[in-house]
Amino acid sequence: MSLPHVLLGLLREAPRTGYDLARAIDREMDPVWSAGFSQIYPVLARLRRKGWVLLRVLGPRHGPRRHLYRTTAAGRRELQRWLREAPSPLRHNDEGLARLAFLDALALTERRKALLAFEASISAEIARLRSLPPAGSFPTFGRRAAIEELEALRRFLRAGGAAFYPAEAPAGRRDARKRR
Amino acid sequence: MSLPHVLLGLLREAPRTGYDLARAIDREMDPVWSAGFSQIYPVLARLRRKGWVLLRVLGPRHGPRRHLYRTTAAGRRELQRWLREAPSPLRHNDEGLARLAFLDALALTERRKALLAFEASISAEIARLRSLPPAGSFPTFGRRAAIEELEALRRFLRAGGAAFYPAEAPAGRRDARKRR
DNA sequence: CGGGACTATATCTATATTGATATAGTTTCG
DNA sequence: CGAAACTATATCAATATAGATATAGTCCCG
Repeated sequence: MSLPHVLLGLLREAPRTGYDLARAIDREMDPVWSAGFSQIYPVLARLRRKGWVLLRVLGPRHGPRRHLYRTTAAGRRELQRWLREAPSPLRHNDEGLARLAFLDALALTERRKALLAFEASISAEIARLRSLPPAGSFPTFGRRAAIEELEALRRFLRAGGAAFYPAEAPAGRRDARKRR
Repeated sequence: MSLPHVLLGLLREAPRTGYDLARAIDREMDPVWSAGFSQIYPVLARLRRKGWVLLRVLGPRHGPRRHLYRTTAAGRRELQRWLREAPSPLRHNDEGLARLAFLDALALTERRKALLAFEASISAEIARLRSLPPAGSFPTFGRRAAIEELEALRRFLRAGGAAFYPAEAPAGRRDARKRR
């Protein structure tokens, strides 16, 4: 969808090779974007045809020949146009949330176990993201936003979960002392 | 990815036609999942080959001939297997968050405007989701989770945004009286 | 010097997803 | 009655994404 713009963004400061870009996506864009070589190389060719990046071939100084890409003025303009653009619907299918919608197909015990497992996987992801080496301040801004979303989801599962699946205690019984 | 399981989930209570399923995804799964006919029909055929659903052709009682699908016992088992399954990484590319990561390519005024527009689009989406007619209690559970995520993102943009782009007031100046 | 890790480009397949189009009968409203 | 909206199945093309594979040179460690 907008991999072209992500590449333009990563190239905004310094020229990079395709391999470098793949690594940068892995390291700097971590939860926000991911893409493999098979997507990156064709997109770079497209960016070139559009005149948004320039390619310089480096002789095999060390390693195989390298293709170094840098943005053009038109490329930088395009990046800004994209950033200013009205944000579109931006919804995507979410397998985790879809599971929640059908959880009544499980018996109570199983349902409870599934919710706990979901919660645990979210916690693991949050911990992983927190332990990541910091990227630039703006990429980190995006990453933090993603963490906030995950934390909200975890809170919801913990609090709201109880309302949807009567756990050990039967529904309707409110015991104020039992708040652990 | 898991459209097959979403369809099994929607068929868990009552048999439906392909058209019906498309409508149900639109109405009941709203922010959590979306899919068009071109995905649904082939997947239904696949589910049939796997023995997870049965097809009954209804004569053109009213309208064209209808294909009514219902789950088999194997289909219900498969749905439960999926629900119990260890939740996988479940990350997807997020164009909105990606924009945040490159916001430094805009001048301060533009940057501020872009953040406000992003926030506004999130508010609009929250309002839309809140105004949706209620689905079953579990589908609503999934939808609520999605709303919680959006609200967390909005809070983050409002609070955290200020830290990243010094607005009118220079950074570092904390004025306790100005809390609206 | 050999093996393993790393840098690098590139292609192939499969699947997922979106959006458009074709066809056709039914219902509803004016 | 005619037009528009709705129910319904189905295919096509384009794009997006994931994952595997091929090739090949360099660097570093023991």
